[in-house]
Amino acid sequence: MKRSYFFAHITKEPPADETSVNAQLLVRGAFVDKLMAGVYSYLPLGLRVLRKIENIVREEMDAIGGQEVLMAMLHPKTIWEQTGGWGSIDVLFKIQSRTEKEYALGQSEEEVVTPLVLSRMHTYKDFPLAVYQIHWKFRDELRAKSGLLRGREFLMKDMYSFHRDQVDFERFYTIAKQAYFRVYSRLGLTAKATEASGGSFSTKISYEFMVLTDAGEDDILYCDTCEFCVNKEIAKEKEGEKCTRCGKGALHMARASEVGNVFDLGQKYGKDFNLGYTDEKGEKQYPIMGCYGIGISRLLGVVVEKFNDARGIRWPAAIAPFQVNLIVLLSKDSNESARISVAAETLYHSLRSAGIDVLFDDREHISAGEKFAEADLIGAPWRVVVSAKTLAGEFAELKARDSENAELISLSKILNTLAEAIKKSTV
RNA sequence: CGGGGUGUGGCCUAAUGGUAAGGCACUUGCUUUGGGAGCAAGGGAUUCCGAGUUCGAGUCUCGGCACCCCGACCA
Repeated sequence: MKRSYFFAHITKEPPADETSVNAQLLVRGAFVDKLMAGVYSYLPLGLRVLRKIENIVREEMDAIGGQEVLMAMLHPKTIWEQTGGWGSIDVLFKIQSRTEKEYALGQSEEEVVTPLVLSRMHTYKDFPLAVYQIHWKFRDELRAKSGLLRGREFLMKDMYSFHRDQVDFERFYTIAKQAYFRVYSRLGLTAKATEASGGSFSTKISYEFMVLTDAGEDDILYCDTCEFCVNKEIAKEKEGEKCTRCGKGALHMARASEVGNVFDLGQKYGKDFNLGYTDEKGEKQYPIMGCYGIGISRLLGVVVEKFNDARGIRWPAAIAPFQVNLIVLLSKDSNESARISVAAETLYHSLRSAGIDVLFDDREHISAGEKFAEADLIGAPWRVVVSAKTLAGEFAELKARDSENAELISLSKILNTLAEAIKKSTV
């Protein structure tokens, strides 16, 4: 993508009405635009990142047998009455049409997926099954906050699994948990599976996937030796105590952001809709259901909270909007400028042909300083400069966003060097 | 929903109750090209909305709305 054409207006000043790091950087860098509190539009830069996160989640869900669907966001009141959610879930967005008919906006979609799946699943032979979608969710939060971390409209992956019994649910939960850890790891994040309450609809325990960050809004207690981790709101243990699970480690308190969760739904939804299946004995049974969420847009915010410095964002290569920011610096001499321009264009096209996402800052009359500052803000993992200085030795300059040092690489080798660096960092 | 704070060109800010100012951005011309360039000229505002006090309100009062923060809440 050529910067001269690209729809991105980067500003020098952070917006006065955003205080969270993720919102300041994402708005300044023209990744998102705030429409109102907790509701953001995605500009080309932000959408690129969102799609990359989405695709990583999609790959991992597909890998464990999840089947992607896309369900309605606008729901009839009736299905929410059937499960009791209409009267009990206060974050449910309710809307009324001009004919005074009432609807709800999806905030989680058990009410849609249960009839959708179970009306087609009549025999035990059809189980197990897992379907998922990546779609917008709406929650009537009393207080939206922290940029993308708590919105009223947000992108979420929600998967629903259907099992004949508890044992099979536990089996799938273990697999899903591993997939979740792979997702977070590919995003450069470390998550902890945290025991938490099941929420209002379930008395069972749930698992929240927490990434440690001060920008989060949960307090968790975790063991420094084993995997034990529990949300403070249900914790019976206290900070500094010995871990009761492994008996060796000590418990620490930390701030964290919930970037995923898993709920054991039991038989509630099958029973609410009176939809079940026939077992081997010819008897009607209700399936055990599981629900697995990952907040895609929240993850985008969390990644920015984790990876930034005074100059801007430092995207992990796997989800960077562009892997390479190619900058051309022209000179006062027009013949020389033409030569520099051709060299930069040539490099741009060869990077693109190699399948590398590259933002080419081809703008004339923009100072080197401004181009560098913008590159640092946007946060592509690699910056390549082509200028009179580098061309004197048939070089291009390569600098990693994380590094203070740049190195000169010959033009004939820069493509391979970059391709290898990208490959290494996006495994 | 309780408490606190803030609303001024596109963005960031300034302005004892007395002609709404500056920087960034934008337009034009010239100059400039390795860390947010320089000079000159120019365009751009019902100071969030409504009422009140006053000779006069960006400024004071009341009501509303919006946004941010703390808390509560959070399938």
